[in-house]
Amino acid sequence: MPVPKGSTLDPGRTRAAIIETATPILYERGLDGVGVAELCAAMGVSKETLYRHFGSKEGLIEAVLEARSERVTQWLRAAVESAGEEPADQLGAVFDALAQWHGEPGFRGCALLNAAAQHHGAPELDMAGRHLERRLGLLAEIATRAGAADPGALARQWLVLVTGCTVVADQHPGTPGAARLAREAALTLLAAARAGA
Amino acid sequence: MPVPKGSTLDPGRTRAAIIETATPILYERGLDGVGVAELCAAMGVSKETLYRHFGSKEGLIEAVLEARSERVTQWLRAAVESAGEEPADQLGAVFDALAQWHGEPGFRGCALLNAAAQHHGAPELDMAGRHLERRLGLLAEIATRAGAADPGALARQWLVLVTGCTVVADQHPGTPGAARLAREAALTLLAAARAGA
DNA sequence: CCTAGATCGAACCGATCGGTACGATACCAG
DNA sequence: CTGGTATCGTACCGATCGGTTCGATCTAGG
Repeated sequence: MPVPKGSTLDPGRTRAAIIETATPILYERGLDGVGVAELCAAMGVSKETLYRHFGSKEGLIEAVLEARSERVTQWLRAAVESAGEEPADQLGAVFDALAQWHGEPGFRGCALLNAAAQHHGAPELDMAGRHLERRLGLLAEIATRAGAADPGALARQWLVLVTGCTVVADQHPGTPGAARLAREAALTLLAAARAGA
Repeated sequence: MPVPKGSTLDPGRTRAAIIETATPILYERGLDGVGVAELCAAMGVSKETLYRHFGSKEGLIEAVLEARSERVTQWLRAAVESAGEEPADQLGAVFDALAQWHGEPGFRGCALLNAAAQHHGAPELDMAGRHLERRLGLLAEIATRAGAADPGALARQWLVLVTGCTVVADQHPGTPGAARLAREAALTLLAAARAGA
């Protein structure tokens, strides 16, 4: 059986399946750590199919990162929304979600930030920037709801904590509870901003 | 003149010169972004010489990263020591130094953390871990001198801020003053820790 | 039934990769 | 003067890279 997959049946279906399969491989091995041939073999797809869908390895990478950013952003937002109305609870929920993520077996840091560190060119850097911008938007909403005097500045401080604890959780074994520590720090900053306002 | 360089005169001299020249290239282009041949050409050294000194590209990378970690650690420590006795001033000096670094033209994030994001294997990951451990030691000294109830936890929160603001400064153009914001956050945490103690 | 398109596996491309080998040259220690 | 060593430039190695092409195979739509 030379062609076991459904062929013409999936216009965007194949594309989504490729992205889904390629995502963990590129994440675990690094963008330059795995070749196109191996990628194709792993997802049971020929090179020709891959190149018609994505044009190049870079195209695949961009699609993978875009999907990843979208997915994790929605996931974080869901965590916030299920934390009630109190801004402090919502903020805590962000770092609780991060802590859970950091504890997962295959955790290797943020895929977007790692990608930008690997290919420090325009596409990956822009994508990481947009990713952080989305994160900042979520945090700014919380800061605004909390009535901070300068919600933008507070949200950016939280962004630094979110980013930093993810990197530390990945690269510094000596700090096991990075997200938990960052959570306390974020709440302290929130309390200080409220007291100052 | 086929051999213009001093030959037997430099046992560790050549090694140091190679490291010094290779450092900015590997930093700017990424570990996988430049080949051994190009590296050798850039520093006017033959491949044979490079491989006798470092054994492999990985060996060169490790030597470069080790030297870099040592250098930046000493630089940060010097900044702290020239900031007087007051812990708050020393803490501020750390982030002032970071802000200056982030503003330099070729800034591309922390070389150690970038390397660990690229080659997520044992050597680079361990090196990044030791690098963060050195940073943590410096911060813990300050936290201890400040009389914090839990100096280790406070220092780790500062470590998250230091790491986070460096990544954000590199990858998020929407947060220009990341180090300055992190500095304010760190001082707020210090004040809160003192008030709580 | 038949055409158009999607897919497959595999062969193939030039380029580059990390790493080695070689002969020649220059220096230093004895 | 001589022998050991460090370096040079270059050629070379096998492997892998990203990317293209091709004929065979299958399926959906007309």
